[in-house]
Amino acid sequence: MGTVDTRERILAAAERLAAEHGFAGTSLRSITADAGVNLASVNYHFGSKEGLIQEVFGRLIRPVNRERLELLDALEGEFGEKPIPLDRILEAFVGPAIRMARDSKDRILIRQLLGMTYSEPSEVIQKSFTEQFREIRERFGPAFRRTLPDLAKEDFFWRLHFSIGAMAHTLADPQRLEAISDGACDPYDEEETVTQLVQFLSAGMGADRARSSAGMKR
Amino acid sequence: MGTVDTRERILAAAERLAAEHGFAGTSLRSITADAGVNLASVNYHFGSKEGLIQEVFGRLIRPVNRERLELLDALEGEFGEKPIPLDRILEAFVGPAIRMARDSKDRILIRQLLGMTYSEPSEVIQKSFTEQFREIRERFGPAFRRTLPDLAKEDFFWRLHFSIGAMAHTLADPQRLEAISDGACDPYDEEETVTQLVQFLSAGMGADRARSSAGMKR
DNA sequence: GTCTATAGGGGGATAGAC
DNA sequence: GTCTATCCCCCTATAGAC
Repeated sequence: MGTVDTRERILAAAERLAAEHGFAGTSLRSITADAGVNLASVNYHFGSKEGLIQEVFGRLIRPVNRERLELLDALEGEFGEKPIPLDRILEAFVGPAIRMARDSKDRILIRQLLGMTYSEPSEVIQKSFTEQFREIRERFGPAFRRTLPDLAKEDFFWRLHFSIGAMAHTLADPQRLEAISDGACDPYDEEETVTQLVQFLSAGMGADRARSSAGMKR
Repeated sequence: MGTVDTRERILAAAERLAAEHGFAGTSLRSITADAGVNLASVNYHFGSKEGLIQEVFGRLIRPVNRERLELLDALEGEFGEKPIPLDRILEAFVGPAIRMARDSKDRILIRQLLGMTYSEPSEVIQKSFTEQFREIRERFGPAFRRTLPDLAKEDFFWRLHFSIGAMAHTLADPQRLEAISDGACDPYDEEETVTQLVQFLSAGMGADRARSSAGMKR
């Protein structure tokens, strides 16, 4: 058993177990037992438990963000100076995250793990996320602003935040959709998920500010 | 120091610490030290760590859900047989959660804690949540359906799920909004949060299904 | 690179005195 | 109801043989 193999086995086991129990609830012992490797190998390969966590999340997020940027590149090539339609930008943003684990046998757990990104309490890990998303922010921000030029800056950020929440919750907690819909919705159908999400977020991001003032109190 | 006082002190300390580090990352020892009470008192009052967790979450959720139902009662009184405007129902649903901790000195942490509800991995705890939300589901579901009679059942549940995600993320991770907006948005302003959320969710819940088909591929 | 063994520190829970 | 003391388990990290 070579070193690369051991590394991979640790990462795969950590993904699965952390998706189920969270990272604080997952011990290195349970990870190495599940992976069939030695306890000490984690510290050899990743330095510490936190180093392992960072690599687990990084390995999930990097390809997703790479695909987001590729899709945005393609859209910018297609539309040139013209604004990109809202639903197309949103598709490029949420699609890669939802489709991410499509071909993995652990795809459900891995989606949950990606969703947990957004509620991980460790500060070190949170800082590394912020860094990983810097380029996404710098590229998608202006694209959105070109498509929604009349939207106030604050309104835009509120809506982006809500969009991230809807996406993250869909990744992290598919069971809840199954439960509230009594099985009528299939949260593990990636294409249906993307279609529904893009539809919902397009309407929310593009909402007319005046429209809802009728029902506001205070 | 009477027993009620000890119970309260434990619950208050548990709220604060769990909001920061998650429950798996918070030991009973740290809770009792912070509360200035004896370690054994947790088992006396709550039976186990899990019993304590259930009570912490229950104490947060119960008044929020009670207020939701009261607001819905008032709306049903106001509108009778007529459908309630979408933004008014949404206000009754998200408002109590966002305003919940308005008057507490730990309001920021407590909001985060309520948001964590949605990513708590323990099955026992998740089951107790499902139970706590049964009545909410049974009352708000039909109200929504009267307001949105033409929306397919599946579409409705997808959108409700996205709405819950947007709300939960806003509760759980206010810092992220501050960060992505470079401080332009104030996630601790409860009224602004409710206004923005209701605006966004109204548009999303009420989206015209045909509208976004223009940009769909595959 | 991989292992065993262990250091060294919490962890949750409980028995039993007060 | 509250405390001390303690049981017994699991934790991460590392030293050092191979």
